[in-house]
Amino acid sequence: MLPQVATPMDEIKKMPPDLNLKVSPRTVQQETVDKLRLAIFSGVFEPGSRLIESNLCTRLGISRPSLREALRSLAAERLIDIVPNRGPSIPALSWEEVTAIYEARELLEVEAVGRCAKRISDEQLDALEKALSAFEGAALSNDGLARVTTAADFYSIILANCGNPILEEIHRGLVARISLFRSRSMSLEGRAMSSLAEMKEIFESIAARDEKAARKASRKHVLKAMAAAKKSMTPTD
Amino acid sequence: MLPQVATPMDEIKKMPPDLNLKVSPRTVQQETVDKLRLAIFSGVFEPGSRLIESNLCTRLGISRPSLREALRSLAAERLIDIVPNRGPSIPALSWEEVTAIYEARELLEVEAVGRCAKRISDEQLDALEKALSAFEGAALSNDGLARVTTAADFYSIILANCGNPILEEIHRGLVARISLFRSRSMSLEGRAMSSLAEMKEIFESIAARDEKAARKASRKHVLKAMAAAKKSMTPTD
DNA sequence: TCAACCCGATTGTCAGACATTCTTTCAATC
DNA sequence: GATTGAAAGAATGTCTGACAATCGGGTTGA
Repeated sequence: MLPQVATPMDEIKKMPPDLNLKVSPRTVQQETVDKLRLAIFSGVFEPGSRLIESNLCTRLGISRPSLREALRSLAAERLIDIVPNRGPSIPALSWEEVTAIYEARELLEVEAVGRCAKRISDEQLDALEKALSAFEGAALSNDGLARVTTAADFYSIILANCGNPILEEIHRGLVARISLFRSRSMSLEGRAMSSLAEMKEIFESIAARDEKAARKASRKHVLKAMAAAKKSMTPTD
Repeated sequence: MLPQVATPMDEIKKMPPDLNLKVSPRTVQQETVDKLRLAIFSGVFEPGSRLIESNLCTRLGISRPSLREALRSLAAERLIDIVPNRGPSIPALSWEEVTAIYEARELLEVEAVGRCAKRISDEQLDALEKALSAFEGAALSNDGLARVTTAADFYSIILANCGNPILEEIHRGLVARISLFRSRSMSLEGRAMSSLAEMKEIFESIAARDEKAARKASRKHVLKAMAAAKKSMTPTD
């Protein structure tokens, strides 16, 4: 019997039956958007600085059309500004704008936490507790990046369980725009620990299914985060 | 004496001294985004239908790179879907998604109306009253498009006076995504008139600077709009 | 009937080019 | 000396053309 050549169908059949369908192919422009987004989060680019297309093309190893498509996406997300004939740049947010974003975040996050308290499953509650522990570990260490990412995981679980994907989507967009302020303020003396206390309060309220307390704790948390961001923004008073 | 050729500087100096600075040049991609956005609002494209790049290029008279940049912008705004290797298409929103958008809209709009009631100036209040009259005229006529646009003007004034440009920005994005449902439901028998009554209530509360009443009226309005949208979505019950 | 194959249509990506516009430099004028 | 104007260089806006990869549907074959 001749060795059978594997057909495409055979390949598929050999795969484990689940989780192999929705592997959406990743395009260059998607990768680029993700890379640039991450770079912006990490503070690679100075706020207010201009991004030169030709530079980015060579640094990323892609062509200008692909880069420009990625830049349009980021501009629509408000992660970069694009001025006609001047090109893309990193937004230098004023304190008024940051305040407005924090206020909108408060509105959404309080609502999400309240809803989450009413409807989260026990499994997800466990996951939330684990995320809280992870943040505790990061808060005790001095890893600024870990603090931000573990805190993001915590919120992410809450937002994913608020029952409204739109709230989640908008919240993610808002938080992304102030990521630099968040990471800066998270490095402030004592901010991580008080943040941890606030998040524990939120978690306890959710675990107790106490919607009202959860909302109150959430509001307090966002307001304190805003205050910390303001302090980190104007160190010279 | 030879006729003097006008230099660029002369041209600028001839202009009236104010309001001529921030004329941002409009690029092809911006125009394209606006045109496509308007086309989507107007229901030119069937929900779920695919957009063929080459078609759009010839119809709009632009090149493929410019079109693709515009499409990326619209995709980031969630006004179109782009699936890798399948290209862009008009989202066919499920009722769950529409509900989620209306709920988020409720959250933002109620907040904006409440803030607006506290801080709007008398001039802007006049403008709001005029916008209300314009909607009344549209409601009495049978012009569906006029109804939607005049109603949009009314909200726009409120959101512009809520003191938080981020709320305005997010609200605009949300309303854009359900524009089709809004125009459909606005054509429903009697919906325009009851919408008018609700908007009058909102206006009266704002004019009276009664924040609580304004929030209540706003919430009622959004909920009724959602109910009307649902009715227009499932005509066969 | 069903799977494999093939083909046209469409998208993803790139290279190169050119006009337009901005920025900077530098010289000239008042 | 300071301001204005022009000129050079850099960067963006836009187009054309091309080609590989992929998808969808129809045809063929067992």
